[in-house]
Order: sequence, then C-alpha cells, then structure tokens
Amino acid sequence: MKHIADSTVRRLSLYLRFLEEFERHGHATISSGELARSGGTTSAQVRKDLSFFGSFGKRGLGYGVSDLIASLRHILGLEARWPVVIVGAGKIGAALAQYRGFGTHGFDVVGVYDTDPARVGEALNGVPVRPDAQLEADIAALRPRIAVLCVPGEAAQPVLDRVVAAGIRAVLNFAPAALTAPEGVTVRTVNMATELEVLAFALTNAP
Amino acid sequence: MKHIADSTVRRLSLYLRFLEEFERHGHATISSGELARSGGTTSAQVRKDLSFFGSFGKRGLGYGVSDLIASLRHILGLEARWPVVIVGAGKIGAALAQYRGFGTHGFDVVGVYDTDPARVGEALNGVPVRPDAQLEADIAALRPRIAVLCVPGEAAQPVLDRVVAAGIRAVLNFAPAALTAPEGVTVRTVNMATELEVLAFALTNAP
DNA sequence: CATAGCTTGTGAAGAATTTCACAAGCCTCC
DNA sequence: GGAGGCTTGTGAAATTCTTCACAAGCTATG
Ligand SMILES: NC(=O)c1ccc[n+]([C@@H]2O[C@H](COP(=O)([O-])OP(=O)(O)OC[C@H]3O[C@@H](n4cnc5c(N)ncnc54)[C@H](O)[C@@H]3O)[C@@H](O)[C@H]2O)c1
Ligand SMILES: NC(=O)c1ccc[n+]([C@@H]2O[C@H](COP(=O)([O-])OP(=O)(O)OC[C@H]3O[C@@H](n4cnc5c(N)ncnc54)[C@H](O)[C@@H]3O)[C@@H](O)[C@H]2O)c1
Repeated sequence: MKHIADSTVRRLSLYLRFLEEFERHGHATISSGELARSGGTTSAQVRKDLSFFGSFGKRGLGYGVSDLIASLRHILGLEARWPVVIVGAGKIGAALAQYRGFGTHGFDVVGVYDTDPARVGEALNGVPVRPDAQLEADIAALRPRIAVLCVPGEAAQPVLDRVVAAGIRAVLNFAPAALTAPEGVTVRTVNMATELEVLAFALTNAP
Repeated sequence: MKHIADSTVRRLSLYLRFLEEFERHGHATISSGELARSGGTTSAQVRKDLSFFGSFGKRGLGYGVSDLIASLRHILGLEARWPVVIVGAGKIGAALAQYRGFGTHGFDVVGVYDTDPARVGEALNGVPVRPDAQLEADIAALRPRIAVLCVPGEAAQPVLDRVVAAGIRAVLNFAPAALTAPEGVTVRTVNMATELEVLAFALTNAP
C-alpha cells in the first residue's frame, strides 16, 4: 500500500473518537463536514484521509456512523484486542496501569514490570507487578505486541533493547530519551518537556 | 516573524535536550551532523531549523554547545521560569505534580486543584492540593501562564473555559476530549488512545 | 420519472516542509 | 600566508501534505 502519513493516522484515530461520541448520541449518519468540525479540520481533509483506504460514504447522505466506526477500527487494526506490557511501575507507570481508557480502547495490560522489590507483588488494577527479570519469559508466553516504557531515562534504551530482542515491535516511551531501534520497530516518544516548551514558545511569540 | 512550523519547534526542543547531554559530557562544540544523528534527522534540517532564528554557528567548526543552549533557551522562551497549575489531582495529575522533570526544565508547579474533598490538603511534592473553587483566585494571584488538565474527559471543556476566563493562554490537556478555545489560546492534547492506535496501525500494516 | 438539493470521491492546484547542493567562511598546519 | 579540510547558511529543487473545485451519485419529493 502507498505510504500513509502519520498525521493521517492520528486524524483517523480522532475521527473514531468522535464517531463513538456520535453513536452514543444516537446519530445514524454524519457528513464529512460535521466530522471535520468536531476534529478541527476541513471536510476535504476528512474525505481525503478516508479515500486512502477506500470509499465509505454515500453521496448525498454522508457516512453511516456505525459502518464508519467498523471501517476505521478495521483500518487501524483494532478488530482484535492488543496485549500490552508496561515496564516501570513508578508514578507514571502505575497511573497508566490503572488507566481505564486503555481497556475501553482495545488494549489490555497483561503485565507490569519493575526492578524495585518493594513494588513487585503490588497489584495495579488487577494486574500484579512482576519482577523485571520475568520480562522476557512473559513476553514469550503472553505475546504482547506493544511495550510501554515508564522507566528512568537512562534505563529506557537498555529496556527497549530487551523488549525488542524478546519480539516486541511497537513501543510507547515516556522516558525523556532519544531511543534507537532497529528497522521494523516503531517507537513513539511522549516527551513532557517538549510539550511544555512548545507552549512556552507559543506564549513567548504570542501576538 | 515568519510563521514557524510546529515540527520545527518540537525539533528545537529536542536539540536542546541533546545539547544539555553533550554539555554534561564536556563537549564544547557540535556540528549539525552530530546533532542530527542524535535527533534522528538530517544536518540540513538542523541548520534550516536554526536559520529561521539567526545564525549561531561557526563555519568549519560547528556550534558552541553552551552558546547554542543559551540561544535555544532564548528562542523557546525558557530564560525565565514558567509557573504552571495542574487541575485534577487524580492518578495522572498526581504523577505529573510529583514529576521532577517539570522543575528541571524551567516549569514550576504552583498549584494543584481538585474537586474531591478527600484529595484536598494532600501535599504533592511540596505543593498542597487546593480546592477547585480556589482556581480563579489563585490564577489571579500567582499568575501562572500554563494550565495542565488532568480531569475526566467531560470536565475538560468547562475547566478549560474557566482557566481561559481567568487569563491562561496555554493549556496542556491529558483528557481524551476535543477542546475548543478562543483565538490566541494554545491547547495541546496528549491523547493516549491515539498514541496506542498509531502503534496498532503500524503493527497491522507492518511489512 | 425528472428535478432539486446534498454530499462524496478525487484529480489538480497550491502551500508547506524537507532535502539538495554549493558558495562562503573559519581553523589548522605547513 | 596560502592551501586543505571542514562546516555553516541558504536559495532552489524536490517532496509531502492540504485545500480547492467539481463531476458523479444518492435521496426525497412532487
Ligand atoms: N511522573 C510523570 O508525570 C512523568 C511524566 C513524563 C515522563 N515521565 C518519565 O517517566 C519515567 C518514569 O517516571 P516516574 O515519575 O514514574 O518515575 P518513578 O521513579 O516513580 O518510576 C520509575 C520506576 O521504574 C523502575 N525501574 C527502574 N529501572 C528499571 C528497569 N530497568 N526495569 C524496570 N523497572 C525499572 C523503578 O524501580 C521505578 O519504580 C521517567 O523517565 C520520567 O522522566 C514521568
Ligand atoms: N491515568 C492515566 O494514565 C491517564 C492517561 C492518559 C489520560 N488520562 C486522562 O486524564 C484524566 C485523569 O485521569 P486519572 O486517571 O488521573 O483519573 P482520576 O479519576 O484518578 O483523576 C481525576 C481527578 O480529577 C478530579 N476532578 C474531577 N472533576 C474536576 C474538576 N472539575 N476540577 C478539578 N478536579 C476535578 C477528580 O476528583 C479526580 O481526583 C482523564 O481524563 C483520563 O482519561 C489518564
């Protein structure tokens, strides 16, 4: 398939959020214009984004809300649930492990790992924190496809290398570290400092 | 000034991280190529990003690490510290309030707010959780420029409206909600579901 | 069944961003 | 002090992303 831009995928995810909202409100169809308004974009953008994957609407009518939800889930790969491991059960790791939103969007936390013996054994939202040393064995057994890194910055690259060696191909990283991963492994880093600095820049260069 | 792309600002923030690292390692100068390698970009991109703001290097030599750090801090508006309020002292709000990285990057948490009386009074990293009703008065008194929203999705827009009315012009939102703000207010949303879904898409469409 | 009124899907145009490529400048060393 | 070896800064080219604009198609209605 032709390469799909990151920005397109993010918008598709956003559209899915709004469609779920629309469905809860009992709407049966929605136009690209309405979807655009919810997502702060344009109707042409919505249609173009969808057009990369096929044709989902009815001219004159718009899109069937539940059909489009199903199509987007299919496109994004959300038809099955995704098992996820969290490495690092500190403040942010614990918050994520207990985050309900994970589950409601099709992601199951199947393991939480920490080196700190004081943390091991603790249960976070039903999932027990297990010793870090167990990571490889559990990945082999539970076959999670995604790892979330919540370890200190200096531990992030070593942990990434371990989960990649164990077969993980997608990583969400919260540590403030620039990670390198082999071809074929997707790493996304959420960097709090950068988010705040972008805001500081915006304030500094305000009109 | 000419409009600066969001992607450029994010990279500048990233460069700053690496430069701080380089400085700790005792390096005095750095070339655009080295900086690019750390940040997963190209030397031309680094030079172009910087060129929007001036000329900071020496041909044949590269950039003075501490000079460039100072320049980037100036560009990003990090010469003074930024007071920040956090609204919502739940799991993610508490984690952020206790996050050391905030302080080391020039952001000071000056207030944490929650509606839950059980949470009020608790101290997070030295900052007491205060009643939500205090928000407007505290913003008027402490003059924070940035608000971080860690409230449930349905509370996010009302809280945003309140902080904007109180004078806040930059917001970092963790709630899964599409927020609308008046012209002149910058809102950045970190959406966990989207981050994971982008990973699911990458895995699904893997080669 | 023809018409009116919408809305999609999509090439083409336009805008923005990234990459290229090279002149200009600086440092070192002989 | 001139030559050689690097590296910057930047127009121009290339690429990527977004917006435009309109033919095509669906529904409803009389
Ligand atoms: N707290 C926040 O709000 C926040 C926000 C953004 C980013 N971060 C980043 O997230 C990471 C974690 O932050 P935190 O506040 O939760 O810190 P924390 O100290 O509370 O937690 C880190 C945890 O990781 C564990 N750990 C260390 N090395 C490990 C390893 N090799 N394998 C498994 N576990 C290991 C520690 O035992 C600890 O429990 C840091 O890199 C931090 O910079 C935190
Ligand atoms: N926990 C996570 O890892 C995580 C990750 C990403 C996003 N989020 C989002 O962040 C938000 C908070 O999540 P959480 O897990 O911390 O939930 P939480 O229930 O632990 O915390 C929410 C807190 O907000 C407070 N609150 C509610 N309404 C308020 C208001 N109007 N003013 C001030 N405080 C108010 C509640 O009393 C509670 O303490 C949610 O929108 C959630 O979807 C959470």
